This record gives sequence, structure tokens and C-alpha cells, in this order.
Amino acid sequence: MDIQNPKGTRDMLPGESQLWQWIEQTMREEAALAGYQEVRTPVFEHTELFERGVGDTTDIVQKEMYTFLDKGGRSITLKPEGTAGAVRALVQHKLYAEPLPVKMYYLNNPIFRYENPQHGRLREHHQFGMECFGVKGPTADAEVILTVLRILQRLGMRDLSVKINSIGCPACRPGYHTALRAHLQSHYEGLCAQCKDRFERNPLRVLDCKQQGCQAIVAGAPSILEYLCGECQQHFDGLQALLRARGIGYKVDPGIVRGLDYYTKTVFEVVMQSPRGELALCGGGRYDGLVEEVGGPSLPGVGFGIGTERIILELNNQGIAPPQAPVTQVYVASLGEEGRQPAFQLCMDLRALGVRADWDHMDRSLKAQFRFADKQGVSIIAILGGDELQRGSVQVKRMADGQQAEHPLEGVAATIAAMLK
RNA sequence: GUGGGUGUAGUUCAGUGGUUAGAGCGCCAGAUUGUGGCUCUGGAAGUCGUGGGUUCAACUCCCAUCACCCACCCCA
Repeated sequence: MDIQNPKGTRDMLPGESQLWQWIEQTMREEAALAGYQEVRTPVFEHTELFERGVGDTTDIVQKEMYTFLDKGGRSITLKPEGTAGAVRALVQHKLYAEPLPVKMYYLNNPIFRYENPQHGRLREHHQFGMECFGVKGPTADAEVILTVLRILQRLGMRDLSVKINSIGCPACRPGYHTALRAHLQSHYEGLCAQCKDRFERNPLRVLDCKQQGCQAIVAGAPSILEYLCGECQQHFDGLQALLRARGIGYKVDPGIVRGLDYYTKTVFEVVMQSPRGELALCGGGRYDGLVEEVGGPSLPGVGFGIGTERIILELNNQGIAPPQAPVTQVYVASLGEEGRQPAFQLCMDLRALGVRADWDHMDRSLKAQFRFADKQGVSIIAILGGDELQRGSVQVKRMADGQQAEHPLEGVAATIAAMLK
């Protein structure tokens, strides 16, 4: 029996849950402030959804999906990204018939990609994402970008950069493809093997090749921004005006292209400086053709996904920890057989008053109970010994200053609860 | 998928062929009668990742395998 979690997965242990819950609460609150409601879709979908939605020329679909046949012979795939499932739900349940826009978010959906694990890269990770459907103009683009920035800011992060780009639409991208191909064609021999392949399938992806030779060729390539049609240009200008109006220090980077085929017009990334260079924290953009591609009406959309494990990486890099609530506030120490039941009773009374209370389950010595309670960070210990029980009272000790007083057992739960305020 | 590194108590790590494998931290217990943090003392705890092989003898050398870390690739 191999007791080991599968490669590329991680356990979230009890000691980390406060961190996750703090992040999740921040996400929920900011999404709610922007009028987004939670959607939960299945962990797996029909493979075809991703082949059509994400695009079957992408690396994700070509080599990174967890795909298998179920017992009914259906081809099933574990979600490799968050948007397609949300779009499928929107189309299937005809949410677009509701007043527009339709705004939804998903919170820590597990995302699966079969890759070699590395720094900030797992086979199962978790994403928060927001999707806004039905808005053609750049206000929605700005809204989702600003919301993710607010979340990161509220978590206390500094020095994150926002990069935006426009990759055009079906009207203007072909013109750019032609121009880009023409440029790459004249330097074809200098391209790496992979880029020669990209040249055929998706020349845009040559732009973010890291090979030196390709970089040099790309440096001289035409920029997509010179080929945007009027509508795309106007959209991009509009987005930038909105970001500037909010004082967002973004950078236009014609090199960001994104690894999913569904994007149109706006694409963006929020990038962190890891010790080994840049790592994308958040990626997103506009996908005006996706709803239709999945079988719905022609409906524009824009959204992003952000990896929670990467947020945690960056929080650790920046030395940020959540406000810690003590696991236990009040510890009820008892001595011997006769103290056990009164301790249990007092503890339950405290819990009924909303106090995090616990007692000794381990039959430890009083000293050990104190040590244990102190390690839990409790602020009050109530002591039930033989002497106190005879007098119908209980000792209440405040850990911070060591002050201790005897109170009648009757009504002491309320007294303690009041002391915590 | 390709290449490099690592894998020894709960944890961080020492230990490179030869008795019962060690340390810090953590854990448990004690330091006079029923009281935490500091200190001192003691204790428990290890299939040396796993499986083969070489050898009189393997944590140590060789091979395979698994996992982790790093690079490429790509991305959250």
C-alpha cells in the first residue's frame, strides 16, 4: 500500500485552513461587491467541451488534459480551466435569458493539468475566477481587472504588475496573421523547431517563445496593435482610459497572447516577481465568440482565473500571514474523576454562548493541561478541582497577565463570555 | 515529455563500506503538596523512499522505480 498523495497534488492540512479561508472570504466579499454570484459546476465535463471551447490546437488540450472513458463509454475530462464549465452552464440553463449582464464567479475550483510539477505548478490546483457575460464594451473588462486587483490588494500584496494586450477579433486578426507570417517566413530558418510548427498552426504563439533566436526575430515582427480594426482599437483605448481613471499602473505588452484559443480583444495577466523571474498569478481576457462556439447565442464575455496556490506562494514571498484566530479561546481544566463531568458541562455551556471552548480529553495532569492550553493560544483557563467543586465555584485565570479569581460555578459561562469581549 | 539534483526520527538536517544510526526544534514526562510561557533533567520515536544487485559486511557502492526540487516547455 503506497501511502502517498499522487504526483503533483497537495494536501491542505488543518494548519493551513485559516489561510485558505481568509483568501476565500476576501474573494467572496469582493465578488459580491461587484455583483457576482457563485456558480458551481462539475469537476469533470465532456471532453468535447474543452476541445471546442479551449481549442484543440492548445497545449492544454493537446497534451495536458486528464481524459478517460467512463464505464458508459463517454469521454470525460477533468476541468483544465474554469471558464468552459461556466459557459456551458450558462448556455445549458439559458441564463442569458435573464437580464444582462450575467455575472458569476467560481471559488477554488480544482483544476487539473497533466504537466511536470514545478515551482508554482501542480497537477491539481485551485482557481478563483469571475465571468461577466453580455457586455460588449470595455467597462466589463475593467471591472474584472479591478476586482482581482482589489482582492490582491486586500490580501496585502505589493509590487504586482498588470499587463494588458489586445489580440484583435476575427475581423482583424487574420490580417495580422498574414503580416506576422510574412515576417516569420523571411526568418523561417532562424526559428526553433517548435516555432516552425507554431508558424503553421498558431503564429501568435511564436511571440512568447523564450528561445533567443526566436526572440530576436520576434523583436522585429509587426505588433498586433498596429493591425487592430477600428472596433478593437476603440475597445482597447476605452479599457485603458478606464484603468487610467482608476490610477492603475498597467503595462501594454504585445507579447502576451495566452494559451487558450477563445480569447478575443482584451487579454491580461497579473504577474508576480518570483525569485526566478516572472510568474503569472492571474490570467484572463475577453472571449466574445466562446458562448456561440459552445452552442449558445452570440454573447460576449470577459473573465479571468487566478491560482490560489500561487497567491499563497506570493503571500509567503511577501511575508504576509492572515489575522490568526485562536483555535480555542477558553480551556476548561479539571482534576480527577469528579471534575470531568462539570468540565464537560461548562465547556458545552460556553460553546452554546458562542465561545470556542475545549477541555482535557487526554486525562493529563493539570500542568500538562496548562501547557497544552497555552500552546493553543487560549486566553482564559477555567479550573475545576476538588476544592472548587466542594465550594460550588470555579477558578478563572486570564493567561495574558496570570490574574486569577474564583467565581460561583452557577452562571460562570456568561461571566467568562463577557470577559472575552 | 527531456535533462540535472535530492530522498536518514513529527520536522530541519549530520552521518560515504564495518558494533546498539545521531543533533537542534517539536512531542511526552519530571524539577516537593493542584497552575502555562523561561531554564534544567530524562524519555519515546527511524521499514535510512521502495525493489533488486555487488560484498564477509550497505544509510554508505551499482541498477531500477516512485516522489520532491530545479531547468526546458507551458501556464494559475
